[in-house]
Amino acid sequence: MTERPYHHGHLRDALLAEAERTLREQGAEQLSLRDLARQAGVSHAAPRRHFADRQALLDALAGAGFARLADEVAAAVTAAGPDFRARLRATGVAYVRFATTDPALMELMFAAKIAGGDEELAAGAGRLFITVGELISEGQRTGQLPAGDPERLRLLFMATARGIAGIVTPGQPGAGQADGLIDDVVALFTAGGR
Amino acid sequence: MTERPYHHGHLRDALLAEAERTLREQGAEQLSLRDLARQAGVSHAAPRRHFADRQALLDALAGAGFARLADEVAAAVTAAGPDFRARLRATGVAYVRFATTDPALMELMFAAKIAGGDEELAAGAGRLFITVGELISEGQRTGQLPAGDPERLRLLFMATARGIAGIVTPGQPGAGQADGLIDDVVALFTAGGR
DNA sequence: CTACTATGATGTCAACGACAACATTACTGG
DNA sequence: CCAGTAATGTTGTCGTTGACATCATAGTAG
Repeated sequence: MTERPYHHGHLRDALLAEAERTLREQGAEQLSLRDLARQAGVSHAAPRRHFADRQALLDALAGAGFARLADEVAAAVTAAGPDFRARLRATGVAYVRFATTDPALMELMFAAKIAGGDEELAAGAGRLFITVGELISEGQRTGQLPAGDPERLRLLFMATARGIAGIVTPGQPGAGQADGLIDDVVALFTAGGR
Repeated sequence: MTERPYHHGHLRDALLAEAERTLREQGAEQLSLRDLARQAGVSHAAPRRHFADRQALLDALAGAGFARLADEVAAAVTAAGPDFRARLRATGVAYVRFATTDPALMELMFAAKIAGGDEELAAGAGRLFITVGELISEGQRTGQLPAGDPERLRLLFMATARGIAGIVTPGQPGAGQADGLIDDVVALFTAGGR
């Protein structure tokens, strides 16, 4: 009989993976440490060795989410080629795409208090900020975005993208139009340049 | 001895009021039906006569929130006088102000599924949409906003305002700059007009 | 006065997060 | 190689919660 080993071996990763699945399929409310433990085949208290409390698990999920979004944005920008407007659009579309696939995760990420929160969370968020920040600075250098504090423009763009991404959740009016809105935003931002 | 009457009289309102307070001070996670019952001095099951489940209470809070935000936006637009840019700015500032005072409520409102959800919720949200929609249409008529589908422009503006409002939560980077970002948005939107 | 209905109370259940105490395995220095 | 210690998992328990069923009270309409 295949005895289950006393030590799981990859419990933390297994919990996170399963949690991401549950989060996607049933939302953050339905995430239960005990349930995750059951699905991983361990005792109800085992998760506590890896996550001090429920919030710590959510923070870890948010951190991983930021890291993944940063990757996807970076990849999208690269794939978009040299044209700046296309690159900016790709960033927005990546946001929307991410939010479409994982609305609950998106919510979790931006609901988490990034400053003062988890270490890994801040790292993931930081990477995303830098990635977008570099794109914005590039646009300002080449005169395709309005001049001014680049940090502030980045903040504005990211807030806008997040706002648009927020409407893709089922049950929100205008859910299907997100990509079109991104086009409008790019037009608006780049119109202010030159 | 001041006997408590068997019937509370205004339980629903009392629960909502206390819930709004708790929501503001401790966030949605901390909202417990039993706790509200205790604070209202009724039995732990009494709230169920007014809210079928926890989610129903949250929906009611969100609905009231939308109604209040709609009022505040309408009032701000009126108070802003005749200049369109000032009116548009007032709308954004009202959003930010609301989110600053009640971040958890704001989150609740836009996390709630507006379509298909509660009746009262849809009503409150609808009023807000109409209020902002009229302002957008006005701007397009007077040529101060770019032409095009007014519904789409409204969606874009509301999404942007919501995105900016989302960063005022403590723990979010750039929390203090929300009002400035609203100025930028107004400039961006109205620059596309003429 | 008597239903009827709205509203609140009591009692109970299963699930959960958190914690403490204990068990087993892995690792590390001697 | 081995002893001791750290890492990881288990068992048991507690208080809280949302949900539900059942009963109590009060206001209302016939």
